[in-house]
Parts: sequence; structure tokens; C-alpha cells
Amino acid sequence: MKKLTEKQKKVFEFIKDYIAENRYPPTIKEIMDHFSFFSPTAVVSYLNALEKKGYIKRDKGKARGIILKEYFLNIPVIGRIPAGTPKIEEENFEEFISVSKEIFGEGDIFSLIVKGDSMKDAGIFDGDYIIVKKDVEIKNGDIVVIFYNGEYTVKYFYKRKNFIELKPANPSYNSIIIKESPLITGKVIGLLRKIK
Amino acid sequence: MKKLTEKQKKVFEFIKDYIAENRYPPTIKEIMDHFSFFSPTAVVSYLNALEKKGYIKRDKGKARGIILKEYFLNIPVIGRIPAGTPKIEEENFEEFISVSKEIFGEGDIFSLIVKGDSMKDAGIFDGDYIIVKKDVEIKNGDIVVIFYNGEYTVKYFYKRKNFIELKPANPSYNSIIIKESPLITGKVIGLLRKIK
DNA sequence: TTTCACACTGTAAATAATTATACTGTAAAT
DNA sequence: ATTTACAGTATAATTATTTACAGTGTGAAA
Repeated sequence: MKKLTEKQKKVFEFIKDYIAENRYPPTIKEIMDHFSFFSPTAVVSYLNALEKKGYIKRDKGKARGIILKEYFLNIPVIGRIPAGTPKIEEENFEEFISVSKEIFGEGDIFSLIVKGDSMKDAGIFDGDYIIVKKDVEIKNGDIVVIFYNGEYTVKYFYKRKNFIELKPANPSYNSIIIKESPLITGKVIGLLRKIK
Repeated sequence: MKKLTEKQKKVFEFIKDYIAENRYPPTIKEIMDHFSFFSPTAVVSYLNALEKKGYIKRDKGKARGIILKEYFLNIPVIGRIPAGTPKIEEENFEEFISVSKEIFGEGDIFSLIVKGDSMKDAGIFDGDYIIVKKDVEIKNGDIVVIFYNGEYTVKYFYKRKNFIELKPANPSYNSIIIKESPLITGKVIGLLRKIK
């Protein structure tokens, strides 16, 4: 991404701050007033520069049509998965986790609430929100969400010679060994925890 | 919070979806068009109902001045704290973590990136983003961020009879015992992890 | 070293388009 | 009896765009 000049940076920062405070973008006039410009054209030239350099996108003709490129990913949280429900597609989530795109990237991402302590040595505890990405290549050692025996579980994934090992991160539990190709829902790419 | 009628809910959902998609709120006309209303008054009556019931706030007179009440908390991420810098006030953060307010609540909250494995048995790993809240009461057993010996560290907090124990969650490390009252920066209320 | 293009940073003024509000009225549902 | 759920119309306010003009600095070419 191209570098901004000092003043461009200031304008960009103002837009960010404005959105953080007001939850909607500023108008050209509001930016103009804030910087004590005497003409909206001054602002427009900044917005053009910011857009050209890839920092914002503009919805032309629309009021407050300034969109920050570096922005958020809304992750739907599937609170309770009724055991035996293989479709997370049209889920009835109530919550969203919104995170800067830099954190988890983009893609088909959702969140599950972990039950149990079978992954505790991997730092995944009961009640944690795991961030799961669909449609990614699974490599040995990855933590995956699989649909197995009518339930969703989180395990380490290992492809062995003649079988697949789904290994918990807790010595109290045994690995699950399966012959057939498991129904992998996604790869765990992140975690979010609330601590009381 | 008062319950919404079916149609009010639909309008509210539309506003939420619109914002998720466009990053700025819809105009009255856009809502009107979406629901094929023939008059903006229809929309206004819905917005009034939503505001009265506490679901939105309106910035009167401003274009797209619809604000969702249930919204996000922007947590500044302080990437690297130069050892020996006791002020996190005017920090030079680059990142924000934006989370639904339901997750971590509200308040003076920031995030630090964990270095080291001294809290690994608490499920806090190297590279994790811990969510820290200032100005909260610290109780025994809480995980806290303290400024000690020119550095920030994360430890369990225990107030003993004649001293304070700052205990790591890793048998390889020893507790820090201090007599004087430590400079507690905040309490760890959450965690966010990226998994490669 | 000078010149020239070009990006950056603006002023000024007019216009077009978008957007919100206010008032009046109707009718069904709770 | 009040809330909910609209239509219709008019107007005010907000907001974006466009065109024209100009100074400053920077880097490259001559």
C-alpha cells in the first residue's frame, strides 16, 4: 500500500476517529470544517488521493459514502449446535464477533463455543469461542472441527498411512481413529475467550 | 429491552444487514424502497418505534443518522510495549480489535500481545492477544497485567498476609513475591488468538 | 542548472442530488 | 384508547459534484 503524506494521513485518521465515534462516516463538509478548509474541493482531493492509494473506497453520490478498506470481518457465533445437525449453513446465530480483517483474514468464517476440555493442552478451554474457517486445506497437526458420530468436535488432525487420527490435546482422552474420510467442517484459525 | 413487533424486527434486521454490508447506515428512502413503502413516513414511524424501544439512536437531521445501540467496542492493540515505558496512555497502536459489546462489556479496555509462556497453563500462549480492562477491582486468583521491574507481565494475583504473590501459570517459573503494592495496570478479561 | 511535468494542496462559486422532516389523514390491531 | 402501520405531499436541510483557477514542491529530463 502506497504511503500517505502527512496531511493525507491526518485526514485518514480523522475519518477513522469519526467513524469510531459516530459509527457512520463523515460528510465532505464535516471533514472540511474540521480542517478549516474553505472549499469542499480540498477534501475531495484528499479523498481521491486516499482512494487512489487504496485506503478508502467511495460510494459516489451517496451521503457519507466513504468506506475504510481496512475493516472488519463479522463472524457469526453459533452458540449451541444441537447434536446431530450437520448444517451450519442457515444457522440461527444471535451474536457476531467483529474483528479487524488483519486478525483472521477473510473468507467463510464462523465461530463455535467449545464444550469440554479435550483440547486444553492446546490452550482451548471450555467456553472458548473458536474461530473456524471453511474451505481451507487441512495439514497434519492442524486443529479442525469435524462432524463425527452426530456431534461436532475439535481435534488435532493427522493423516496416517491407513487411517486418520483425530487427536485430543488432553492425555485423559484417547484419539479417535477413523478409516473413512471424515466430514471436516473447517480449520480452527483462532480463539476468543472471555475471562470472568 | 422491549420486544419488537414482527415488522419492526424486519426493519431492524434490514438496518443491521445494510450496515454489515455497506459499513454505513441506510437512508430513510433506502429503507422505504427496500420494503416498497410509498411514503417515508412509514419508515419514520418504524424508526421512532425502534428508538423508543431502545434498539437504535437517531442523530436528528443528519444523513444516515441511525446508530445501532447494540454495537461494537474498539479495543486498541498495543503491539510492542518498549520495556520501561509505564504509559500506555498515548500509545502508538496500529490495530484495533472490534468486538460486539456483549463479549467483553464496556470500559477502558485495551489489548496486549503476550510474550513468553509463563501463563501457558492458564491457556495464555505466546503471541496471544490478551484483553485488559483498567480500573476494575482485583480479586485473588484474577489474572492481571502488572508493571514490575521495568516491564509488563501477566500473572495470577494473590494477596497474602504480608505480601503479594504474582504467580505464573507454568511450573517452570517461580512466583514473584513483593511487599509493596504493585502497579496493577489492569485485569485480564479476555483473550484472542490467531492460529496458523 | 534550468525547465517542465506532475502530484499535492488548496480557493471560489454554482448546481445537482440526496436526504430528512413535518403535516395531514386513514385504518387495522391490541 | 392507544399503538401500529401506513399513504400522500410539500419543504427544508444536508450533502456531493463540477468547473475553473492557482501556489508549492519534487523529481526527472535537457
